[in-house]
Amino acid sequence: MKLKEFAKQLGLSPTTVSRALSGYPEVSEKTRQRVAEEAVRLGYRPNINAVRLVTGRAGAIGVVMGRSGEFQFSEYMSGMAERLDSEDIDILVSPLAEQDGKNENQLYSRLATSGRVDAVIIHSPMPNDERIALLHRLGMPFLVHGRSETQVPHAWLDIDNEGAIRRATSHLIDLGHRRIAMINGRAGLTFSLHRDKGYREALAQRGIQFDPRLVAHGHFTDELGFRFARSFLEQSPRPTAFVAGSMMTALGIYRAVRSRGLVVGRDISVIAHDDVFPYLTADNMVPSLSTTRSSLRAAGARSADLVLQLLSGRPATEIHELWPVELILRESTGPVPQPAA
Amino acid sequence: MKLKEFAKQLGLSPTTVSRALSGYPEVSEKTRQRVAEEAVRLGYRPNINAVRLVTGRAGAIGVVMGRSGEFQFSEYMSGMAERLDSEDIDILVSPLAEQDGKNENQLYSRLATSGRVDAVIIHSPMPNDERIALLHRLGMPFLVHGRSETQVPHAWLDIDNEGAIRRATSHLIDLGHRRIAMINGRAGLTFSLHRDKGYREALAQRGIQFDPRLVAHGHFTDELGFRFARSFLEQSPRPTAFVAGSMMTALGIYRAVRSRGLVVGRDISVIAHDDVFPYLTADNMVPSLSTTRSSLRAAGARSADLVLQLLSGRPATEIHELWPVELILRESTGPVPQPAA
DNA sequence: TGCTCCATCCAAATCGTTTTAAATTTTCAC
DNA sequence: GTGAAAATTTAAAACGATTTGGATGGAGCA
Repeated sequence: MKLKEFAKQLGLSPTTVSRALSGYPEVSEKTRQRVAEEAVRLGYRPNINAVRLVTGRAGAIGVVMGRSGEFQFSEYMSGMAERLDSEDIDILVSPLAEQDGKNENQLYSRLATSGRVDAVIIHSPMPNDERIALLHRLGMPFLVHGRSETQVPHAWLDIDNEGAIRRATSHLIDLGHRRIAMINGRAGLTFSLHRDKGYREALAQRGIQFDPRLVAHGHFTDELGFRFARSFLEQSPRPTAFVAGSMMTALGIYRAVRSRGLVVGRDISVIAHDDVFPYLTADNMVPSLSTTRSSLRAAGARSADLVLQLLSGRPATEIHELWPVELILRESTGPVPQPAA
Repeated sequence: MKLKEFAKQLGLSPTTVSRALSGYPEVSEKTRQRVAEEAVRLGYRPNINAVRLVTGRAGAIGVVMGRSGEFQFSEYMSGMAERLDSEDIDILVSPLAEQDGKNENQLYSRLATSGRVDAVIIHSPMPNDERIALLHRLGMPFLVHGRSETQVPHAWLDIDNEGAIRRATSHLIDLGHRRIAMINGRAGLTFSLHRDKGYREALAQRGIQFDPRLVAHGHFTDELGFRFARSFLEQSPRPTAFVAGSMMTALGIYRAVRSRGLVVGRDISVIAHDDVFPYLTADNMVPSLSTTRSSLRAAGARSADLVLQLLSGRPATEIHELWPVELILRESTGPVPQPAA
């Protein structure tokens, strides 16, 4: 069913019908109503590609999906979908086929110049991220999920990683812990740096010497969590508490602690960051896990919203949003154990 | 830069240029070469939306992304991307915003009738899957990743879940195990049923009584693996071996086994299915994990390929592909321990 | 040279919308 | 009842490609 045919059935011109459906003010409310109803009844829907051609809009937002598996895209994208549901906008994903950094730039480049998307979302940025410079240069609107320190102006949405980890660490210090290990995300990423900073600040505030042997960086996996925790626990004196970058990492830490015959929450305290997944909840862990919490899903929804604002003309330099992070105490944190008398 | 302008610069007509770029035979090789080179040099790229309008093709494949997190979309999609890289085809994801089943049908419906995609891929099908009937009715080409028992003709790519689990279970029986627990995927999904079948067949072949108390169904998470394993291990006599549906589940099982003071590979044998993720490898687990292995990434690549075949006219009824699954023995499987003398 | 036949190349129609600029109808004060 | 202003509606021109049906020019042959 084409517009022309549909309009004829209604006894109107294509123009009026098009306007009615797009909600323009030039068409009377009565007509608008009628057109809307008939469209549903007769099943008329504008050909999306014709619309795209004539308006010059792609009607899609691009997301490049890394392979590391550390970032839970499904959760974030569900959030985006929630917001985009009412709009007529798609999510286009470009999975990174290879790890190669140059390929990645090429991928962004192609995405930006292909006309397939109206905007792009960048994840896991670095302080000086090439992608930001690239997209800016190409004039493609984009939102950074996270932050960067580049001079290039960019819209961003980030959570307060620094504050979250500072508070978590401070809390552990309050509980009497002095040797606090930190298993952070991949080195070089902005959020890892922010977390490092929060950690060090908390230590510094209380006059505790920073010990680089207590900090590790890497992917957010159970496996790495286990390995790092395992090796930290072999130190003497060993750490009495862990700050972890993710729920996966925490699982690995739990495993490592148990494998040493120790008990989480009594011998070893653990706080991890929780992105809130439906299938892995801090409350259900044994013992339940103290967390710094911020919903990735909510971030996805808000990201979509901000991108829409960006597309409707709000300047990127105005779009900066920093979300506070909750600290939720559960069973995995407790006072530092007294050394065997 | 538009086609018209580009053609003028070359001193050719738009027709010839278009044909040259699309590789039609009516244009001489020399001209084709020249056009291709100049296109790169001058940066001419056909407007994708104009192409879409005039050809009627959307140039995209739709994937509906569930929220369960059990299915590793990034890995599968990377595979797809690998194959689609050379084609000019996008991947459109529609994350499921809610869990509601009716909403899901609506989502597929909208996707199919919106003209945004040329084909759809269905994941985690059930034996009698509504989505298959729906897409068939709507005349939207689709590939099922997995299988269904519906009469509706459909193209599919699946791995031999039944055979894989049958072999895994048989192997455990060969090692002397008699009480073998099975932690399977969500109840009702075809692949879970196939795995159940393989498990029961293996038992039946050796005259071992099937015990429903040794089988559990659920999402592929560490957490559920832990819980199920934990409760199985409380039985008396307890199982001496586990067959698990995923690597995550296996992690949970390892945890549960350790928490009972038992040792994987000696007291308890474990075999799990491995979809081959870059960040969680069976070899790196401690002890290394015996697996039934099939690369999800490869499945993604092949899926894309099959969809392209479907789109170029190959009948869906011809596209049925069943992949064998490797059984790889590592340290987590061993002979059944002798009962304490 | 004249003719046919290929290999190339081209003009114009088409895809299904949105939108500009203009025409028509309605409303309302006098 | 008239005329101007306001409210509706419309015809036709984009948008930027692909593709149909012809046109053109040169090679091959007598």
